Amino acid sequence: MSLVRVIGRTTLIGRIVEVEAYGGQNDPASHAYRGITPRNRPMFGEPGHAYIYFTYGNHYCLNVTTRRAGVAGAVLIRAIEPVKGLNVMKRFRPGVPEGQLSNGPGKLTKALAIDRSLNEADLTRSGPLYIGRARSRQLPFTIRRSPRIGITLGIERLWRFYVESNQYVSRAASGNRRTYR
DNA sequence: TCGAAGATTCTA
DNA sequence: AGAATCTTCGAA
Repeated sequence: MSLVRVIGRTTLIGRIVEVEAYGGQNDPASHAYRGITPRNRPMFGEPGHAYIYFTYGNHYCLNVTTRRAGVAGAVLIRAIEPVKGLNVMKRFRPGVPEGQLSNGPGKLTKALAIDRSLNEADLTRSGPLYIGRARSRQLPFTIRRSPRIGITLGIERLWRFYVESNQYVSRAASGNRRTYR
């Protein structure tokens, strides 16, 4: 799947190569673990919408809500492989080598100029930010899974999924594999 | 109201 | 390995 960012006449596209799943009160690593708060409210909303939060005083992270309204669930987009608009992404990430443009959740939001203004945006339809099927046919690839990164609880769950050997995955790890086409 | 922790990134 | 940086939320 592709993440598409439209800014005026400019369209930026990235192939999603790494994600993590987050649940609700059954998932101690989730923002929604202790119930609804002002920040995590989008996680309890309609599926297919953006949940964007600000963290560590510097970075925005983008999630897609996944469960029906009233049930918390989201997928964190952790990395994308730039497909279109590379030059613009570089402008948003001055001085950064190409391979590190979008290989992390905070990096990709900066490369695509994503911030709180897009919180709760509908990602299922054309707009400033949405997710679509890849335009061109993909070669077969292998998805691996591993524990989620940067959390202290819930590490026993293999809820991180990433494209094997892709340069833009934030970091490698071992896990089971399954091939998709 | 206060303070500790945080789904990170960058530098040394 | 440690700093930067500031919002968020639970506890008091």
